[in-house]
Amino acid sequence: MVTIKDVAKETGVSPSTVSRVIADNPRISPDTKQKVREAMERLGYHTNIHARNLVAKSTKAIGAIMPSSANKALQNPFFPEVLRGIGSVIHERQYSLTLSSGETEQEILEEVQRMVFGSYVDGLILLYSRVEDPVVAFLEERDFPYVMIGKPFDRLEEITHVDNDNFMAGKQITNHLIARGHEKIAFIGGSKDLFVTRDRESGYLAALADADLPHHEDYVIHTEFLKSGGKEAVEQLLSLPIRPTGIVVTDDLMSLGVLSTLEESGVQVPGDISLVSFNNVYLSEITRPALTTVDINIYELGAQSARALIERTVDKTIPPKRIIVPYTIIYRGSVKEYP
Amino acid sequence: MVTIKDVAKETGVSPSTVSRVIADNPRISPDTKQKVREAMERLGYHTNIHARNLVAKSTKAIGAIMPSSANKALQNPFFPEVLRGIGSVIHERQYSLTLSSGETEQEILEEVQRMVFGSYVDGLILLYSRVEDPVVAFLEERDFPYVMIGKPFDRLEEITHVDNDNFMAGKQITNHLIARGHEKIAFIGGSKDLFVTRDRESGYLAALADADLPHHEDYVIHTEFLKSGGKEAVEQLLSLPIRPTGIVVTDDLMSLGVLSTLEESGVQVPGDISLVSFNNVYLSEITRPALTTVDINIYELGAQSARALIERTVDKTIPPKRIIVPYTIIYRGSVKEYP
DNA sequence: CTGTTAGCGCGTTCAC
DNA sequence: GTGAACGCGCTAACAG
Repeated sequence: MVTIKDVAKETGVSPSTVSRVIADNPRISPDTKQKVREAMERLGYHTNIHARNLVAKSTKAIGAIMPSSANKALQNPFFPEVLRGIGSVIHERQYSLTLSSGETEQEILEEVQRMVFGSYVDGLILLYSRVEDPVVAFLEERDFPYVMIGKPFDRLEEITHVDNDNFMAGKQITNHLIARGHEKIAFIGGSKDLFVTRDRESGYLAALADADLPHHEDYVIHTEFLKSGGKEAVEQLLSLPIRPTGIVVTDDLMSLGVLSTLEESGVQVPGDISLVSFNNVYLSEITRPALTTVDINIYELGAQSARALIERTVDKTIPPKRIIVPYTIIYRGSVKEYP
Repeated sequence: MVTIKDVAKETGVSPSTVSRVIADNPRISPDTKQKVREAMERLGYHTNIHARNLVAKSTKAIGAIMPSSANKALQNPFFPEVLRGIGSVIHERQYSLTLSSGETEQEILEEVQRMVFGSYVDGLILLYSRVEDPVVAFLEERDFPYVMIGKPFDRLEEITHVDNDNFMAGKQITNHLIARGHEKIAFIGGSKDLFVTRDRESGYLAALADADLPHHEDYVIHTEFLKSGGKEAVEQLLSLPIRPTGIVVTDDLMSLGVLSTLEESGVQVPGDISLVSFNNVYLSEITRPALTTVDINIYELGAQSARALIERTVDKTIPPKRIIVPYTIIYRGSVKEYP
C-alpha cells in the first residue's frame, strides 16, 4: 500500500506537505503541488479512509435504514427507487452509502447503534416512518444527524423529513374522479398507523366534502399492502349494496391486486369502475389498463433526503426542516367519465 | 467518545488488557474480563472501527456493485431481492454492506477503484455480468476478492460466481410447454450479450431438438427488457403467418409487457397462447393470469454470493468456485393444454 | 510556504 | 496473566 510517506519520500517533501496537497491547501506553492500530484499519480497513491477518519472524525459516508420487515418492504418498487435517488447524490458528492436492514425492530435498532457508536457513518436516512420508533428515540437522544422519508410520528418541527403533500395529492386525485362525474368513490389505504395513509385519506375526505358528496364509511377500507389486501378490499367493496364507481388506492402495488380481483369478478376497469392510484411506479404503465396515478417523485424523495442529510452532517447547526417534494398526476387509462 | 483508555482507567488495568478482553483473548483471567466488560457496559464503550481497521487491515464490510445503467436496472425487482439475500448474511455475520452505483461504466469503475484503493471494503459483489467488463479486469489485476452474480465472460474457472443452471431451466420450462401439447413455441429473450439469455435460449433449443420439433428462426426474438421490448416482440410474433401457441419469456418483467400487448391484441392467455417465464418475482403471481415461471431463487443468489465472498475475504487462498443455485418451476395459470 | 511534532483509537509485539 | 511501547496512515497545530 502506497502511503503519504512514500509520496513524501519520492518528492523530497514532508508528509504533511503531501497531506496539504491532498487537501488542496492554498498555502502550498503550485510547483510543489504539481510535483506531489505527479508522484501520487506515478506511485498510485490513494488515501486510506480509515486513517483519515480516525483523525478527521468524519466518514463521508451515510447509512440508509430499511424498515424492519425488510422482507416485504423490499418487494415494493418504492425502495429501489429511493435508493436510486439517494445513490445519485451520494455519488455526486463522493460519499459512500451503507445499507442496513434487519428482520426485527430489535435487530435494526442494534444495527443503528453499531453504526452510530462505531462511527461508521456521519448520518442516517430512515427509509420509513413508524409510530413510536425506538430508532428515532435513540437517534434523538444521541443527537445524531438523520433525516426521515415520510412524516415523523411527533415533533414534526424538530425532525428533518422529506415528504409529499399527501393531503393535497389525495384531494386532487379524488377531485379528478369527481370532475369525471363520479359520486360514489371508495378509498383503499394501507395501515392507519402510516401517515401516508392518513394524509391521503384526509385529502380524499376533503374532496368529497368540498363537492358535497356523502361519505360512506363502508367505502373506506384499510388493509395490508400487496395483493391479499387489495383483493380483500375489493371483495368487500363489491359485496356492498351500492357499488362505488370510482376507487382511490394509495399504492400502485395494491392497485395491481385491486385490478386483478376486479377483472376476476368480471368488473371492467374503467368501464364499470374507475381507478386512481399513487406512486407511479413502473408497474402503473404496464398494467391493463395503465393506471392514472399520482407520481410522488420517489427518486426526488431519495435525492432530497440525501442532500438534506449531508448538509446537516456538514453543519450540525442547520435547523431541522421539512422538504415537500412536488407530485404530478399522471393521467392514463384507468379512469372513465361516469356514467 | 468512550475509548479503550477510559475503560482501562475505570477498571485500573492497562489499555492492552482491555483490548484483549474485546478480542476475547483466553489468557485473560475471567475476573478481569468480567470487570472490564462491566466497565465497558457502564461507560457505553463501543469500538471505533476506523482505529481498528487501520491496524487490522480488515473492514468487515463488503460492497455491492450495481450495473452501470443503474437507472433501468433498479427497476427490476431482481435487485431488491438480491440485496435482501445479501443483506441477510451480511447482517448475520455482523458485516456492513456498502452500495455502489454509477451512471456510466466509467463512473462505476472509478467508484470501484476508490473502494478498493481506499480499503473501504474487504470484497465486492458484482450484481451483474457484462461482456469485457473493465471492473473485472481491474479487480483481477489487483487480485481483489470479489464474486459475481451470473456468469463471467471468460475465465469461468478462475472467477467465483453464483448462478443458476439456466440451460436446464430453459430446457425444462420449454419441455413443460411441449408436454402440454405445444409444438409452435417462441422464445423472447434479452440481449444476446447476456449469458442468462444465451443459456436459457440454448435450453429452449435443446428441448425443441429433443422433441424433434422444428425450430423457426422467426420464433426467436431478442429485445430490450421491459415493456417496449415485450410489446415489440409480441407484435412481431403476431404478425407471423403461423402464430406460436406457446412463448418462453426470459424475464417476468418482460412477460408483463408481453401479457398486456397480447391482451390488447385480443389474444387470450392461456386460451390462445400459453406463456412461461423466468424469475418468479412477486409480479408473476399478481398478473392475470398468474405466470407459470421458473423460480430462480434470487434471494439465495444473493445470500450465497455474500457467503462465498466473506469466505474468500477471510481466507484468500480459497480457490475460486462456481455455485449453482437450484431453481424450481412454479406452475400457475398461464399455460393451457393445446389445443 | 514548508517541516516537525503530536496524537486519533486500537492491536500487537515483547517484556515481566 | 498483564503492562509498556510502538506503529497503522493521516491531519493539525506549532514553528520557522
